[in-house]
Amino acid sequence: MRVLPVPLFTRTHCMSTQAVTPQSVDFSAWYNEIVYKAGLCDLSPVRGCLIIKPYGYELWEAIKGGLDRRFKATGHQNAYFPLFIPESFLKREAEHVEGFSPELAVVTIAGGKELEEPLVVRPTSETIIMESFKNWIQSYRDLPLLINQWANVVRWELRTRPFLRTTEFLWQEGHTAHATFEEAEAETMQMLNVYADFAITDAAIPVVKGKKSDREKFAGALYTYTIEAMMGDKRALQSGTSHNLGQNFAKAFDIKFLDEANQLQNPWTTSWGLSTRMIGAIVMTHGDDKGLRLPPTVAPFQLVIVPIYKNDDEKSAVMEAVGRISQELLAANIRITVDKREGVSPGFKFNDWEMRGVPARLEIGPKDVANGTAALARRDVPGKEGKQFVPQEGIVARVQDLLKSIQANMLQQATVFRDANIHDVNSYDALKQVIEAGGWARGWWGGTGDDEARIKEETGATIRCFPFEQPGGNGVCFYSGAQAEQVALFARAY
RNA sequence: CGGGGCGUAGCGCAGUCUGGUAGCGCGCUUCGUUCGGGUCGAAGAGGUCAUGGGUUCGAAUCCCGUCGCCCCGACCA
Repeated sequence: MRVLPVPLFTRTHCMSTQAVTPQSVDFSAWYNEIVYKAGLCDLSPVRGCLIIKPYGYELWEAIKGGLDRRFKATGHQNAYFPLFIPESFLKREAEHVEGFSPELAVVTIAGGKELEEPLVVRPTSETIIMESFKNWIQSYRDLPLLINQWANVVRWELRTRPFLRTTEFLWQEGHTAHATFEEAEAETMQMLNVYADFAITDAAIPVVKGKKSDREKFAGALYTYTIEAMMGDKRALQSGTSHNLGQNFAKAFDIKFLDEANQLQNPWTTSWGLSTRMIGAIVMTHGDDKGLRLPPTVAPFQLVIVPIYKNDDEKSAVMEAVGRISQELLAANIRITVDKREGVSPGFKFNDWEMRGVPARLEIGPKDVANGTAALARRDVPGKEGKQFVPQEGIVARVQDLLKSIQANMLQQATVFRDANIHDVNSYDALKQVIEAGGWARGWWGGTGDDEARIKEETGATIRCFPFEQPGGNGVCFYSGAQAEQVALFARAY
């Protein structure tokens, strides 16, 4: 039988695991320490940029995989467009250029010469993709056009944080064109649902789906839908957005098609994006004072095997069992690694892998070899409670069940936490109290954009979204007293 | 760009006030020991003290300038 190779973890994955600042003391410090200690990233020599280390990148690959599969299943194809965009393209859509110009990086010199037209390093690719769409679309038969690209983008942010906001980041951006408003709207909604399904099912993050206020929508969009997640400090994180761009870009780029009635029309376009910020969302939703906690579905390693022995005789017996069991697990497509480091005690390894957030751990020692057992521990249940001795017989099914149970439990824990921290408010004072305590405030909203700005000024909270899940009926705006048709979710956000 | 802090070994820091040619902890290397929740010991390797200038017999230390980074605010996936 072919022997399956055990995936290695390299020294680049490892760091000393000293105590981390507890979340309760300083959540921000906790986050900053944990992303480095867990081996996700390094600071880069370039201000505001991030080096994503192998462990962090494997997490990103898992995110990519989960999304890409869903994009393909909904009929999208991947393509790639240039990093550089002629400056004039950005300027064609008025709202768009206004939204992005403060944060553009622009190349003015190349090949030792001043360029005739400066090239913008893409902050997003609507404009250069629309230029292609113009050539690709002539007939209603060319529609819908469903494209996605995986790319890096650059936004010159003043204040950056690992994964949450960096000058360069990785993401996917979907761009589609449709014959009617209704089709574009259905697409916008479909992709938001794809994001939500990924977040909930794969990342175990119970996001709230909703619509952005005009103030918060994408520059150039008719409107923007969002998935909002609650982090461990109860702040909100916009984790993915889907935009209905109407005919704004189609008109700006003069994209036209002949419909079935031989009438010339502008198509309706959408765009939707999800970035490496999702890594930050996973860290801040699930992490605890011992380190990362990764949902099994996206974890680079779902289980780590720690062999335990104190002399060569024990070692050979233990390693024989480890080899046999790891082959069984690998054959079942469970992502594992074996921690064979010498000179490091098992206790150290336990803490080390807990810092990295590996969902499950299998300890195999001399007693297990004698008894045909192993110790199986789960990351989501701390201490002894999460550890049990199990028979080696039937280990694959047991691990599969355990991983399922961990995935479900993590979503459950995050959902309970979120629901306990969303509060209904019917006065501005009540909102202030809720926001001050760190929670999310939900209330009837009939205010203006200026009202929104004032609330942000006074409380730090913004409208995260108008949730799709509405109580129904009408109410009275908690702020302006006006008649309100929907409730809004307010929170401080990253 | 405003307010604060910091640049000394891979990381975290002391030394700076009171100038005398660099030290501690962790990590790293080797050996031994230990190994079921962060073992212990011994011996090593590793630094143009951010940078440019000045003062001085002598500068990590004093003076002047420059650069960079981090934290807090305004902008944002």
